[in-house]
Amino acid sequence: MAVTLKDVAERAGVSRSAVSRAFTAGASVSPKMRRKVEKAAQELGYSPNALASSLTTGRTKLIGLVANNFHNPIFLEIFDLFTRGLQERGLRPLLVNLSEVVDPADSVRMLRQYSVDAVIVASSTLPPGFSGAFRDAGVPVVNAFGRYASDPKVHAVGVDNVECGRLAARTLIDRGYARLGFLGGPQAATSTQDRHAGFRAEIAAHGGVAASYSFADDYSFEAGRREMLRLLSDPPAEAYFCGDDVLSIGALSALRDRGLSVPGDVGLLGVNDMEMSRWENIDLTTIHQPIRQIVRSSIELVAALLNDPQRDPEARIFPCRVIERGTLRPPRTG
Amino acid sequence: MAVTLKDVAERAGVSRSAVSRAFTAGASVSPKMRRKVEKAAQELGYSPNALASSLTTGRTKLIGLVANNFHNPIFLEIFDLFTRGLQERGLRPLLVNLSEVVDPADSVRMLRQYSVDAVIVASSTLPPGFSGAFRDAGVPVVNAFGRYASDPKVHAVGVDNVECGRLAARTLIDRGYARLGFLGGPQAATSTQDRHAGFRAEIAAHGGVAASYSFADDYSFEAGRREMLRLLSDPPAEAYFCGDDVLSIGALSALRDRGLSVPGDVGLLGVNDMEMSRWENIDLTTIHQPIRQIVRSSIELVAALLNDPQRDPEARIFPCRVIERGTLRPPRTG
DNA sequence: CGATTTTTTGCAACCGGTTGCAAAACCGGC
DNA sequence: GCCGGTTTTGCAACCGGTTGCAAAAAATCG
Repeated sequence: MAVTLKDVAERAGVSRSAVSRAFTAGASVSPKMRRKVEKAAQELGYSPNALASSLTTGRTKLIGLVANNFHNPIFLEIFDLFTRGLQERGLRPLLVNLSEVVDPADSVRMLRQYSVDAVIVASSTLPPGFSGAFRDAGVPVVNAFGRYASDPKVHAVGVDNVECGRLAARTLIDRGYARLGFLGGPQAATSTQDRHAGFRAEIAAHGGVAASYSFADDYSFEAGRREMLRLLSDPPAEAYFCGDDVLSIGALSALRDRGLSVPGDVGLLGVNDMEMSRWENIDLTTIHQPIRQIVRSSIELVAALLNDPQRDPEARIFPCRVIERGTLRPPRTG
Repeated sequence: MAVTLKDVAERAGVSRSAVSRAFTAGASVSPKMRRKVEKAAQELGYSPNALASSLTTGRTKLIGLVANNFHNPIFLEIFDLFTRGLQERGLRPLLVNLSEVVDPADSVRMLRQYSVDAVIVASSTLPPGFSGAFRDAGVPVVNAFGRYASDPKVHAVGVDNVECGRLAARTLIDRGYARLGFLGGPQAATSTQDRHAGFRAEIAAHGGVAASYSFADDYSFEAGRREMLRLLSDPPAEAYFCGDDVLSIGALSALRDRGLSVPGDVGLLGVNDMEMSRWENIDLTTIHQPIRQIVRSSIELVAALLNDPQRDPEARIFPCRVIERGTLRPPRTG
């Protein structure tokens, strides 16, 4: 069925190596030969078998894309950016969903069996050791959106979540809130832990500001709503920093249900700046992560690793910034 | 670096074929030999190269997953279901994002180069010829969420969108609305076209009901909002059937901004039953597509095609149903 | 025009596995 | 212990490409 190199060679009356070279950029082939081969290939509808060639070249151009968060809409955008970016460079994303898998060894084995050239772990919740497992197996790996300095042996691209937590606290304090709430995502997530640490540290650095801490079960509307309703059984804080925009929106719905006005009675600050936060009926003040840059940079780094797998691990950290919208009172001027 | 069959064979003091067979289920190997090989493999950390074996077996277990909608959150759920379902069967999704690519030939060539065993085209908007291109290239293909009878030569799994349009019209009529609006998705999408046709047909079958038709530029909050605002410059219809939940939510925001109550002044009916529609501040009445079943069935069909690529094309159609929530007045009893 | 250098081509081995076939090992029975 | 039948094993060819090397062809030059 499938047309092979040999078929083309026979048809063109040349050797198999000639055909191979005609399809390899920069190989030593005369223009005449190339034309002859291309003609035969055209006629037979030949296209080279990338997998067979990978056997000798040791390159598959397959990139493992490992993720575990298929519920947060922000990841759809992330997938979009990753798949397009990889495609543009002729790389193919092999998607691994580890929503329920726990053992990194399984994914490592699987991706090694398929000889991926590199792996991108795109997750803000996976434990740090996960990316390390790939590195230990000799697979180049870039950890995107993860904890950046947890393991200096793994390339990391993302934001500094400790700094993000600080920024959140500073933002609330700047606006004159004195009793703050931290409504984090799942406690097991590294992003939650880091933001928590940063938030705490910043509060400690300021006098006269108090904070209470709680955590939602996962990054979802229901979890945010549930947690906020629970919090409302006591007098609420003046403003909450939520682990994520989806949580914020859940919290917002709870507050409105209870007849509290936002930002009049309670302020809300999210993270991610997802599309939805811009919607008129939500209009969420939130911390933007430069997703496009993070993805672009991750891809560039992966591409660089293909040429130089031994490259020293680096952390590429991008700054977060606050997007002003309507769920916090304005900053104090001056 | 990488441990190969040969290394294991030498270590275990057996032939390469013996090692190969030890790793092949159902091959002719004595238990003693298998133990010996497994021990050596274990010690060396060997795992077989799936790509090399695909050369002789002709099977890669790679499945092309082709999609073009990376903006509709419903697709994140679809990706989640597909990737997990495929993984459970030992199949690997090779993701292709054709958000901007137009020519099917490109994707066909690319996926053939990687010798995918089959392709799943998951899209409700791609032109019917797209899946056909894979079939013509001899690649087994399942068209999920697409138009089902457009090309009887391609396997299709999804809903009957014409019937879905009818159901929408019937639902609105049953609730006593007489001046209906159809606020469709992009006109180029097959799903829009089919629902439009069904909606029209059902209206025609009922006396005393009028309808107006318009289309949003894409499936997005902004497009829905914009289109609804435009519609509101004239007196609106009594109830709108929107192409999608996201469009509905955009429309809802426009209606509320204009001080119109839903469902008091205007009714809204969406499609997809996405998670967001359940949120308390949205509470959208919508038409549910059985996504889980569609994905499960698509995967089963793909698996069946692997064993029998010549299998006759079939269409697997699942029924839609209305999810009662708060954006339509209740059905007339009796 | 012939000698020398450079480019192009084909041969053959190899990448990491699988598999048909025949030889070797094992089995039970006499 | 030998025989016939069944398993198990190894050999060698093959899957569809790539590539080092040497021979052939083309280009350069005096």
